[in-house]
Amino acid sequence: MDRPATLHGEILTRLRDHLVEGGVPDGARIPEKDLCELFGISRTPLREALKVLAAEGLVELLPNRGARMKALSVRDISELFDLMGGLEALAGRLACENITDAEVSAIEALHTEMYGHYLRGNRHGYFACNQQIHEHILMAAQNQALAANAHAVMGRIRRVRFAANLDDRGERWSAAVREHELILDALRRRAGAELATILFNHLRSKKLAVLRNIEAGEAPEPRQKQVTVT
Amino acid sequence: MDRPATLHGEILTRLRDHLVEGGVPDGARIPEKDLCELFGISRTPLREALKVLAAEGLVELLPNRGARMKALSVRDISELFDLMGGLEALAGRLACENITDAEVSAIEALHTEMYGHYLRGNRHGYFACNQQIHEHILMAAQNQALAANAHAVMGRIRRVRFAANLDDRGERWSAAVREHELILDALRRRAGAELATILFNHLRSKKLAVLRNIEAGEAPEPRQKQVTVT
DNA sequence: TGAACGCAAAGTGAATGCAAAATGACCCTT
DNA sequence: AAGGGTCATTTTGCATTCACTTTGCGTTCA
Repeated sequence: MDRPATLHGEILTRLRDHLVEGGVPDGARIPEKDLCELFGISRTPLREALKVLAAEGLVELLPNRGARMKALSVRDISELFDLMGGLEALAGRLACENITDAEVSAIEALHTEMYGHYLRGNRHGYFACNQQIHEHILMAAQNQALAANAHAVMGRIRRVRFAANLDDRGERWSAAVREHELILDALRRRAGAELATILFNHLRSKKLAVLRNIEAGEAPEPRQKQVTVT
Repeated sequence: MDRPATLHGEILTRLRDHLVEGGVPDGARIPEKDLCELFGISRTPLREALKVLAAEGLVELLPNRGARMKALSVRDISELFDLMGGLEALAGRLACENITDAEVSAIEALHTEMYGHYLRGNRHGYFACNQQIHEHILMAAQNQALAANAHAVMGRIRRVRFAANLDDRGERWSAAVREHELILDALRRRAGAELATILFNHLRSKKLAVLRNIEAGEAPEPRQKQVTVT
């Protein structure tokens, strides 16, 4: 939330954003020297930030061979989506214990707005509303440890998810809208256990859609294009 | 799993163990100089390890004021137990999809052994079997990302859990045995959603027991005893 | 001609040095 | 005597430096 006044703390945030936003292609080497020049700092705070990002699973740190952008295998993606499903399931379960009627109404409003975007085919608006709904549920769970964990996992799959959603076709869209209606229904009834299962299956559906897109569209070898110049 | 041949990697593991095993009391300052002498290294790799441990939530890193052992508030403990419950629930859900009959049998055997320890009043053996059962379910889930996450959360609450279990009375013990029977039953039937709820509630029970012990036994101010000499 | 050896350059891992901030003690003022 | 302020010491943050590993290329020998 509040970034410390230390250099390595600021670098950690900036570097994480830089990597998540797609500044480096999958599996590419990340020379310390380049990043030092990019941020205008010495290697010490940069290396500290890299260690943390490696612990978060965003980069891979091979001994004496430096940092590489963690290339997610199909297996990794599958695991991360299931993990995210478990965390969202937990968020839903806890939300049912704590959420107020006003917060449920806020989510209902978001759902309505999202449905409008769906009808108008506004992909960006739909995606933003979708994310906000899940964020609201996460907040309603009133659990900082869970929120931090969920955000960390989300960061690891964001680039994959973003790429997959762009290729997504309509049939998955309509299914997602139906699933969201189930979510809202369970939330209104404060049916925690039920909502947990719905949310897990919701992420399971997303996972399957993403995996289909990957196996269909992307070649087995990691493609090298879209190398943004730093 | 495999520790790298690097110094900071080894220090990270050793320092984490040192902290988790209770080498430092809650809220105490952790001067870098002392740790350097303890491990016989310079400050650079030590600081890198500290950054990672701060990201894991084990220590607190205040700018220009060094590292402190993270003192868990009652709220923190509550949140972490719920988070652990969500992760175990996910593990159970996934385990039901993947587990073999042989693995179920192995867990049944552990449960039987644990029941024996319960009857004989062998606290240590009971605790070990209990942990092994949950570890088996976690393995059966076949999800490395989940396992790593669960172990990280477990590390954060281990000291609290250990201290609380020592003060635990019999009535909670017998309840735990009954809950384990429910877990096994759901696992045999591969009832994933049901098992998830059971496991979440199982951790919820543990949480409540721990919180009762804390509010009953421990004074509002953090007690300073049990300072192990390094 | 191809493969193996060796050397040089680059990059990483860890230690040291230096500046700034914080802690604590002592002194001064009231 | 109590409170506040100043200075010295300690500790942290970051840069720099040194040492070792890896790697790419050229040479040599089969």
